[in-house]
Amino acid sequence: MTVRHALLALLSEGPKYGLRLGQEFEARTGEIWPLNTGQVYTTLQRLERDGLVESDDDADTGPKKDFRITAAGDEELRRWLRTPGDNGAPPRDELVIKVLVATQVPDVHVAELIQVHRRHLVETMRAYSRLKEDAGEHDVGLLLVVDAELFRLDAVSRWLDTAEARLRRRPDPDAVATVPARPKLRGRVGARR
Amino acid sequence: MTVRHALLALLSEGPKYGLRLGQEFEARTGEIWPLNTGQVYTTLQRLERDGLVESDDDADTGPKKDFRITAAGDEELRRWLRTPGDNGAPPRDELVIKVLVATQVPDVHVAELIQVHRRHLVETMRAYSRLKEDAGEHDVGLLLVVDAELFRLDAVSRWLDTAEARLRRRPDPDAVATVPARPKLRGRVGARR
DNA sequence: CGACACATGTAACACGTTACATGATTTG
DNA sequence: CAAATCATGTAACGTGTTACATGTGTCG
Repeated sequence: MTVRHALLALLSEGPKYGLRLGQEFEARTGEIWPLNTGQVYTTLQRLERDGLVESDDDADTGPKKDFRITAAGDEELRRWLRTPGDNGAPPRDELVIKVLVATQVPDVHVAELIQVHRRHLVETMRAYSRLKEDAGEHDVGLLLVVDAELFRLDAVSRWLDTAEARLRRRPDPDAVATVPARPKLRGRVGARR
Repeated sequence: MTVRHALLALLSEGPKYGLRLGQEFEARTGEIWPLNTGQVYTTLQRLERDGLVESDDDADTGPKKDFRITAAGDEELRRWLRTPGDNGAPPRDELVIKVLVATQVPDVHVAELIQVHRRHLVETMRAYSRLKEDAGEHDVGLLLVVDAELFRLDAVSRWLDTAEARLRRRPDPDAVATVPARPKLRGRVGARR
């Protein structure tokens, strides 16, 4: 629901039309998170359907059709801003999955695999660092987004280290032949409903 | 494409049926990343359509319909394992977006917002730490997934610090409307085209 | 038998991406 | 005017979620 609410936020500054919203979104994130135009329109449709946004229906079709945020939309926006994301159902991380399942795939050496991915992480981080230097201090959006990426990649990199250590100590984790009876963690971590 | 390839990986150990795949996936991730059963079947259908997986079509419908990985599937699996994720188009981070857009929303104080989210992060990390202690050393999958979450949340937390610092030094370039008597740094947001 | 779990699906939706189609406005 | 660009959409697809429908086996 990130794009949805981001559009609401941009509209809270004043009425704007579709393309403009896309451009401002990308400008705000330093052009690092592109947003395809098509999604802007479909999202605006859903927002209008849900009453969080409105437009002048009388002037049916025209270029630069402005959308306004409604009272309900403003309320929803502020609720979203102060509500922490649901960290109890974290998104599946692709690299973590890769390492986890790789331990069971025949003829795959996890150590080499980790090497490859770590190398790529380092390269990517260098690229972002260069980007940051070139940008300078003036573009706050870009600085913040690049920082976020750098922190994230650093975390992944350090995770790879601990994963390697753990797997070295226990190369063959419990081969789950028959599904073990382990109590399901029914109480999600930090669920905030 | 994470689930898709994870299923391939599980099938590379030998033929299995739908429900079993779901259970093993969850067991492998320490029950922290749930996988709804429906998706297993639809994903298997697409895998079969793409020739990465096959089943006994003659025995049409029966309980425990086994799927096998094909040669093409095995190739695809190994390609996926050694290919780093595309870090050039990183996923949009919800919290980063929140902070970025919040700087422009009227009557929203970013500092307070950051406070709230940091508090929630700390709580979540404590919950995961407790979970880790309770689990002990035996469940490698759970340990690895929880570690990944802890590293990730720590990175987010540290990003919040730097974001706060940056925004303190350069408060809202545009939203100066309500604040009287501050020079407008009309540097315009982003615009790197 | 009837209840219950196991097992396989389908329907409807949200969100995201890519690609394409169509008007409207500007400008050379 | 013609071409480029601005602006609004739609189509098709992949992935993920929730909820429901249906069949099949086992066990008291």
